Amino acid sequence: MRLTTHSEYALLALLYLSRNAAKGELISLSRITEEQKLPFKYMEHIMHTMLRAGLVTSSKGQKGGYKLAKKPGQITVAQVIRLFDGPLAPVDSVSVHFYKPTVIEKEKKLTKLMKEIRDYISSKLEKTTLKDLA
Amino acid sequence: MRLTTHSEYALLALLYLSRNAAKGELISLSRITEEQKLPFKYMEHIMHTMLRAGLVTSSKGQKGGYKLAKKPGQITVAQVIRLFDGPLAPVDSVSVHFYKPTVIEKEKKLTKLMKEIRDYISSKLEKTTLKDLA
DNA sequence: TTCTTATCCTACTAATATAATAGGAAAAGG
DNA sequence: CCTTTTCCTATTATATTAGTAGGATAAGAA
Repeated sequence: MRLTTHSEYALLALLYLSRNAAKGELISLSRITEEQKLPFKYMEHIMHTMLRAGLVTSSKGQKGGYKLAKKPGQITVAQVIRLFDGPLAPVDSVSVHFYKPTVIEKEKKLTKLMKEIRDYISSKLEKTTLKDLA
Repeated sequence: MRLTTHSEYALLALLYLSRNAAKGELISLSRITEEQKLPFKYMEHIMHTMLRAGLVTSSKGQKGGYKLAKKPGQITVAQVIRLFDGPLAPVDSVSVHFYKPTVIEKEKKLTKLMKEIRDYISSKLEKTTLKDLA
């Protein structure tokens, strides 16, 4: 697993929403990007991806913006990273959600090592929610 | 950490050398690539990188080839992966050997989570040697 | 000494991923 | 109906990944 700016920016935006969501209030993207100093146009894509994935909901127009689609305790770091950066596993051949064959598969002990790493990462990221981080 | 074919191929080659090195005998790259079905010309680069890094030694000409520069128990998986794919850490801002600032650094709990993952991966890969895998 | 076999080393290429920006359509509120 | 905001498509620049091509160089065999 290697994080790109997609996941990093997404997590920052989600944490901002988690903290500043006074009961269902919508927060505009410009507010998020100004306070966190993130590129607005780039963030539009990221928010859109999270919208389609059901992590946030949105409304257009004045007073429009975004809010979390679920409680912070129900959104895991794993969901976010899988959405933007794909597999948590170090190689595709040991990935549960994104399996693809690779050359190291015939090396049983090396594969086992990679699976142990995959298991550690996914259990850690699946049990950590926005609530834990905010 | 995400493995590319560089690290995967390198590890396969090193394991082949570990297994088939009858006391200091050199093994040609064509033998390695034929038996493991790896692209020869691509592997030349990989072997060259390992040569410069001191993981293998070589000799040219007939009867030439490669062999491990150290005992299998002294070459760790971490060395190989860092050489080809850089940081073991999931983000550069928590990397010990390849630190670079990133936007998530201000999020203390998220950073701590990433450091825990980094620590697990590096301790695992640093204590695993070719001897353990062969 | 010359031929063969291997590594050594530089250059090049094609495809994909990453990190954005540009510009306008659509909807909601004032 | 005007403004603000999301929605959505297209485009771009750079870097990374996964190779191939071709020749120089060294070592051993003939």
